[in-house]
This record gives sequence, C-alpha cells and structure tokens, in this order.
Amino acid sequence: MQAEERQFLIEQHLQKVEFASLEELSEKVDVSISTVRRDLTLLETKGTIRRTHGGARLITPKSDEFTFSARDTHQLTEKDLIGHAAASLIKPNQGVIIDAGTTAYHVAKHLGGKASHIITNSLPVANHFGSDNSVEVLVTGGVIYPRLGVLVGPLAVESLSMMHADIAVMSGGGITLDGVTNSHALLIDIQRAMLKSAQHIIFCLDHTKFSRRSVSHLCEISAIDTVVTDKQSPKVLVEQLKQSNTKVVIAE
Amino acid sequence: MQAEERQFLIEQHLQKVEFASLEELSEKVDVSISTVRRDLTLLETKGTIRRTHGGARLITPKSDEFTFSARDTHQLTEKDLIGHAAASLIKPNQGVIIDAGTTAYHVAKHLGGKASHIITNSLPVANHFGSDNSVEVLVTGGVIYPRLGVLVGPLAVESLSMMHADIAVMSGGGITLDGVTNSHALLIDIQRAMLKSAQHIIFCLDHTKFSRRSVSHLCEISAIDTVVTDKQSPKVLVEQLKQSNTKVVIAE
DNA sequence: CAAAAAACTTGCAAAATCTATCAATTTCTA
DNA sequence: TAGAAATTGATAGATTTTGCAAGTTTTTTG
Repeated sequence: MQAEERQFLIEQHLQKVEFASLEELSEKVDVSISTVRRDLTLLETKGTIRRTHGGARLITPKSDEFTFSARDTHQLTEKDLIGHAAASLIKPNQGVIIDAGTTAYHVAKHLGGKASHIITNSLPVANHFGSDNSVEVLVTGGVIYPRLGVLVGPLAVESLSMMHADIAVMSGGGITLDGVTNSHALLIDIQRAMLKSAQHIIFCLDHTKFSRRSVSHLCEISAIDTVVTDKQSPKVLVEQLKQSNTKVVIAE
Repeated sequence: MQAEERQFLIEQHLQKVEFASLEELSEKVDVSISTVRRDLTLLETKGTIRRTHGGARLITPKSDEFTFSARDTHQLTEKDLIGHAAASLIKPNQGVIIDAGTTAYHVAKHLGGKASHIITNSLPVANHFGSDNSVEVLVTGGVIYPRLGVLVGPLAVESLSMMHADIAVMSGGGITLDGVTNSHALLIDIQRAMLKSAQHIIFCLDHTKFSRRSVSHLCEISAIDTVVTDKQSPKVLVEQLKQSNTKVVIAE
C-alpha cells in the first residue's frame, strides 16, 4: 500500500470513529507506529484531523455543511432526499439563487432544466451547470475560500445585491427558534444579500442541524418561507416552526 | 498492445480502484515498471491522475468539473511546454491575470504557489486553485459560457476593470503582424479589460496560431510585451515580432 | 509531589522508490 | 529495405520513506 492511500484510509477511519489510538491505526493500515505518527502530523497540517496524546481525533467540522467535498457521504441519503424535495418546490422558468454548502448543492443536482436562471457563489454548483445550455448561470465574483469552493468578499456581496431572483435555496449550520446560524462569518454577509435579493426563501437543513447553534446569527425564523428537512428531525421543533408561520416539508 | 490503449486501461483501472501501485499496474497491462512510470507521467500532464510515491491516484472524479483541458489533447506537449516556459517568466509574489483558454490553463498548472494573487474568469483555472490556500484567487463574476467554462458579460468586464495585476497571461485564436485575433466575440471585451488592468502582457500561442486570423481583432502587436510559443512556429513571423519590440520566448 | 509509565521528538541507517541515462527493440519514413 | 525516430526495459546513482532506538516531554499513579 502506498503512503497516500494509507493516509486516505486513516482519514476515512477517523470519519467513522471520531477518535483512534496510534496502535489501532497502525494495525488498521499495517505500518509501524512511527509512520502513523508521521501520517497524522501530515494530515494535521492538511487540517482534517487533530493529533492528540495517544492518537488522533477528527476535527468535527462543526457544521460539515460548508466543508465541501465530492466525497462527503455524510447523511448522503438524507441530503439527496432533501435535494429532491426542495427541487420539486421550484416551478419552471423561475430564477433561483443557490447558496454554497452541500445541501444546497444536492438541490442543484435535482433541478435539471427547471430553472431559467441560476445565481450562485458556489463553484461546485457552477461546475454542475457549466456545460448545460438550457440554463443561464450567473456566477458572483469574489475570492475563493479555499477548500470550500465558495466565492466570498465584497465583490460577491455587491454583485448579489445587483441581482434578483424568485427563490433562494439556502443552507446553514444550525436552526433553533431564535433563527438560523452559520459557522463561517464570511458567508453571513453573502447569505444576507441572497435573502434580500429573493422573494421566496427556502432553507434546506437535515436533522443534524436542528436545535443546534453555530457562531454567527444569520436570520430570524420569520424571514424563512419554507424549511425542507428529513423525517429524523425533532417533531417538537418542527411543530414550533409551523406555528411560526413557516412551511415545513419533510422529505421521504 | 498500443501505448494509447495501455494508458487508457491504466486510467480505467484507476477509475475503479482509486489507488494503484506501480507493480499492480505493470502486471495489469503487462509492461515494465519503467513504462508504467512514463505512462503515469503522461497521464498526469493530461490531468486525469496524480502520481504518488509508489503508484498513482485518481484525481477525484469531480464528475461535475470541466474536463475540457483533459479532453483537449491537441498539441498537448507543446501547450505544456509553453505553460512551463510562461510560468517561469513570473516572479514570486506577483499578481497574475489568467485568461480563459486551454493554453493559459496550462500556465496555471505550472504556476504552483508562485503568484500571490490570481485573477481569472475561467472556471477550470478557478477549480485548479480551488483548494490551494497559498494563493488568493479572485474570480470575476459573470454568466457561464456553456462548454468553455468561461465567465462572460458585463459583470465580468466590470469586475476586471476594478482590479489590477502585474502580469496578464493571455491566449488567442491567431496572430499576424496586424495583431492578435480571437474567435469568440464575447471574450474580446473581457480580454481588452484584462489588457488594461495589467502592466506586463504575455501571450501564449502555439505554432498553429501563427499567421492565422480569427474573426475579431483583439489588440495590436505593440500592446504585447512577450510572446511564448513552441519551436515549430514560423521563424519569419518570430523575427518580425522581435523587430517590433516584442520579446519572444521559444519553449523547449 | 515525585516516581513510573506512556507517548513524543529527533537522528540515523536500511529499504523502497524515483530520475536520468543508455542500449536494444520496434515502428516509421524516404 | 535501409536508415531515422520513437519506444521500451534495464541499470546506476540520487531521493524519499520507513522502522528503530536514544533521549525528552507529558500524563498517570502511588
């Protein structure tokens, strides 16, 4: 086995178990403890894990929402279902803003040729529609936020505020009765601009986002028209949302 | 077995297993390890895989990414050489504008962490630097021109005119003594904005572009500081360019 | 709080892998 | 078909990776 494959396996194993000892890992990939140590130091500089005494721990991507990777199989089925459900809310020939973030990306995948215009600051979404000439895709400018593939900064905000759409498909790091929160402060400005530019706001949030609070406050519950989630989300909060005049769609 | 067939098999095998050792591959296609090495280096410049110590790894088949450069094997070696030569003209910590177009893309591949800022309207270039946090990548906004993965339109032009760079790496459809021409009229506006925003202009043009005229006129010879080309380009025109005070670099 | 245990870092030599080169073979071309 | 050009496999020297052991730091335990 080669170094790179080994490191990939270690990373993958940690995704499952959250924490692992050196011995455990060294057995798993069949090399000496020393080598595992080196691998971990490497992975640490890469930013995916954190070394601890005696082993390593996964850097809990607080909201893995914006850690974009094509390999992100976390809650894949749920996200796919949510994507399908949210896409079916969009009527033909509408202009749609699509947020960066994995869940919103899954909506893009199910959109097909439905929307006539798509506005996004997400490179993965842009790539997805890149060779489709049935849709006009508007990409906001901006600086690439490494690893996430999101365009951020003043240029992104400005260009968004000059645009307008029927629907915004958003995602976030957490939702409570106090509103939606997100972990990356840089994204907040952009997401606010999106909220302003769209008439109808849809938030896509899988059950792990419920009753969870991230660092930065994005918007109040009242700003949301529809929440799309999966059936594992806590009934209590769902009911409370409904009472606050927010439509809730459970994807199955 | 043909060399090309062999390389295809290697690529296909990697699509399945993600990682493969040299030995594994050499058995699979029944040639020596040396040959497999050479094949892998070739496939790497093509962009589909990445060599690792002891083998190779599939570049995450981000199925949604633009693969235009990978498919375009036309004058691959020349373009790669040109890319290398042009990249070596760039000094550390410069701000670089990179044009859309395959030749300019190859320059991006060889840039590594040299430039401190990169400005581009090309999605493939943006993707290339997407997970690199040693460079700040500024993406112009705009509408995606399907298939090419280029951002075009007023937003692209406007955002470019607000930026500034030390060097612009450009490509074009043809070059004669009358200047550089390009086939996509939509791109002309953007390329002109790029020329205005950069202090030093480098044009990368392989020999097939020489003595050739496309639809739209982009700029005069006098606007160009340096032309990078391969050694097959006609000596006559190269001499004439030099006499017009344009530096010419022949990549080999 | 200090001794013992476990884990970490550093330096080093062995092993594996890489690059560059060259002769042999195959393929192309005139 | 002879000679040129490209491809292939093998080899030597450089480079990288790996496992180990000595010495240091951190954590646990009595």
